[in-house]
Amino acid sequence: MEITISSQVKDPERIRQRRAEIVRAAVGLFAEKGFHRTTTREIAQASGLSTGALYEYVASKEDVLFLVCRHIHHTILQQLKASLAVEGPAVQRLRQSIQAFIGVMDSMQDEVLLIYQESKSLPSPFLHEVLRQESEITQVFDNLLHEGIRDGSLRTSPKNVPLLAHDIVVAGQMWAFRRWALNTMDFADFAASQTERLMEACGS
Amino acid sequence: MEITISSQVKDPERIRQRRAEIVRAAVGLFAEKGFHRTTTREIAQASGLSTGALYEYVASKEDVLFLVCRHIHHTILQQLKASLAVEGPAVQRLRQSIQAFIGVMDSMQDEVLLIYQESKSLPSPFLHEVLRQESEITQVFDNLLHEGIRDGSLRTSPKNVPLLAHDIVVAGQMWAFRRWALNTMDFADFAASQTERLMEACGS
DNA sequence: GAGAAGTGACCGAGCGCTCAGTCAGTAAAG
DNA sequence: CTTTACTGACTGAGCGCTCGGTCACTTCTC
Repeated sequence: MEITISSQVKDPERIRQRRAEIVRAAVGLFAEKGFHRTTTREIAQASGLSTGALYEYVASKEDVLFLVCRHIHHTILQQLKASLAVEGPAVQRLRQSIQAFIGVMDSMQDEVLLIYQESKSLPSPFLHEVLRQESEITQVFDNLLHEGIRDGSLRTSPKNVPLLAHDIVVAGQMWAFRRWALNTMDFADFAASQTERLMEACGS
Repeated sequence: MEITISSQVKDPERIRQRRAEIVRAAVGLFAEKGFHRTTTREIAQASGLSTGALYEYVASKEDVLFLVCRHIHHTILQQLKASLAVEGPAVQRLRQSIQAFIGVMDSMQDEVLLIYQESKSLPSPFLHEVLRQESEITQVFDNLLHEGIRDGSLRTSPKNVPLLAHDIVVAGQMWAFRRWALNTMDFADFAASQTERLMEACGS
């Protein structure tokens, strides 16, 4: 069910490396100018390829956007899941994950904004895959919340869990998509305040 | 300091009517296909004008986007401020406004999404004006919170107020920009849950 | 009141240009 | 020699915006 982007090039390792370069270049360009104002020539040049060579690794400009979005979500999810590898009651691991997540949002502001603003330009199957990945992030918190209710460390009803999970994700992401208004605020303050507020909302 | 869009047409009332048509048409098109995939021909046709006539009322495609964004914010602010015209302690008016705001977000899902996804395409002075309008919305809640602290109906510190105001706005807007994930949920449930959670966070 | 002159909103073909994607040819590797 | 990766000039569709022209309506002239 994993979507694969076809390539003219045979060597899988070469594909992996070149596409990593393409994604790295495209993230910068898309974040700066947006998807539509970025040309395929610019992407090619910034990844050290010619126009033609770029099209050996992707079939369309939309493919590039999809690779970018997938990479971003993959990175976020990887870092988020790493933060789960601690012992203790669910409430403690929840706090840990919220802090970790907000930290990731801080380090990936451009990327988060990019997904909010440009994912609409993805062809439908790509968009669905990207939204599925986004759900995976929410699901991490969903699971933690249910665990906390089960082990008694969180006092809230299971029927609140789905929305609470979304609230956590959005509370973290807003540091990225509302930085134009929040940049008067210190990041450490933001992270601490949001974490406390969310933990309380979760019944900690 | 209000930004004015110049027009070749002399009659101000005619400008008002035609631009209202242009905005109405453009909101639909931008929401459906996005700013960049919508052509000026489509905007003209959907507003009952020819390509040339459209350019009697705006100087560029970006002008249309700005008129659209300004109109959306104006509508939101108007409805939000209408909800303030009640008596009682601040805590009660806060609850009223939060509920009203979430209701507006529900009725303007496409429009809210549009601003999130397309405002990036605005030329800098237009973007600043749009962000200023967005701040005005946050400011409504900011003021209410301060009032509530002053009259003793809210138990929270003034230093939390700015972030709380943003949390309220974002908690409402997420109904629009995450509907792909939230549409399994009943709107009434969403509105009730978010209102309770936010009121508690505000120290009610 | 009839005709002439002027006004301003509107029309839409088309200009100038951009840009995603192609393909004939080159280079390198084995 | 064959295969694979790469090159970059080229194509053609599409788009924002323009501009010469039209026409309904108003104002002026006698």
